[in-house]
Amino acid sequence: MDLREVLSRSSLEAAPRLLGCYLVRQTPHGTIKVRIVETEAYHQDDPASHSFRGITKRTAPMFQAGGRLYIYFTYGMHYAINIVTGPAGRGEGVLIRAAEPLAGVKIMQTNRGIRDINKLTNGPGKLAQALGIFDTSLSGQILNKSSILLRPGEPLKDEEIVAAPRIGITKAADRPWRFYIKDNPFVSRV
DNA sequence: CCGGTGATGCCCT
DNA sequence: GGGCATCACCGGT
Repeated sequence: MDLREVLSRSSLEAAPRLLGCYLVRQTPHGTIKVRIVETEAYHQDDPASHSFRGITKRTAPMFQAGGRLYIYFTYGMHYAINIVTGPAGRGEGVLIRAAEPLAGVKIMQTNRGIRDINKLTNGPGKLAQALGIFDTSLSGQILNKSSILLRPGEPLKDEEIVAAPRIGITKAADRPWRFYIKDNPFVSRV
C-alpha cells in the first residue's frame, strides 16, 4: 500500500486504509510506536466537520494537501490528532481515535499518568496525551518531516474492518464514517 | 459494570 | 456567550 496514494484520496477512502498503519513519535525521552486501530472521516460537506464552515485560522491545515497534521484542542483540556487527506482546498481529515501501544510504553505511561496498557491510547484525547502532544504546535506540519512519522502497515482484509457511526458528535451522527479493526482490544468503544 | 456528570478553555458568531 | 470530533470519577448495581 502506497501511503502517498492513500493520503491523496478523500477522507472517506483514506480513513479505513489508515487502519493498521503505524505512528512513530520522537520525544526527548525516546521513541514511541503505535498501530492505528480506529479512525473517523471528516470533510467539508459534513456538518460535523471543523472544515464545514470554511477556512479559519484553526482549521487552515485541513484545507492543505494531504499528508499534514491537523491538531486541535477541545473540551478545555484535550488534544486530538488528525491526518489531513485529499487535494489542497478540499478541507478533509481523518481523526485518529485509537491505537495499539507497540513501543515506548513506559514513556506513554508517564505522559498519561497511569499504568494500565488498555487505557493508554484507546481514545483521541488519551492517544494525544500518550504521544506527548500537549499543545497545537504540530498542527499544519508535514507528517514524516515532523516528530511524528506515518508508516505503512500490513494490509487488512475487508472483513477485518468495521464501519459504524462516529462518536461524540451531534450533527450528522447517523453517517457510518467511523472505522475500526474488528475485535481489537484497543478500540475506544465497540 | 454502567450511566450520569463536572471539569475547563479556546474558537467562532 | 454557546458549544464542543473527551475523559475520569462517582455512585448505584
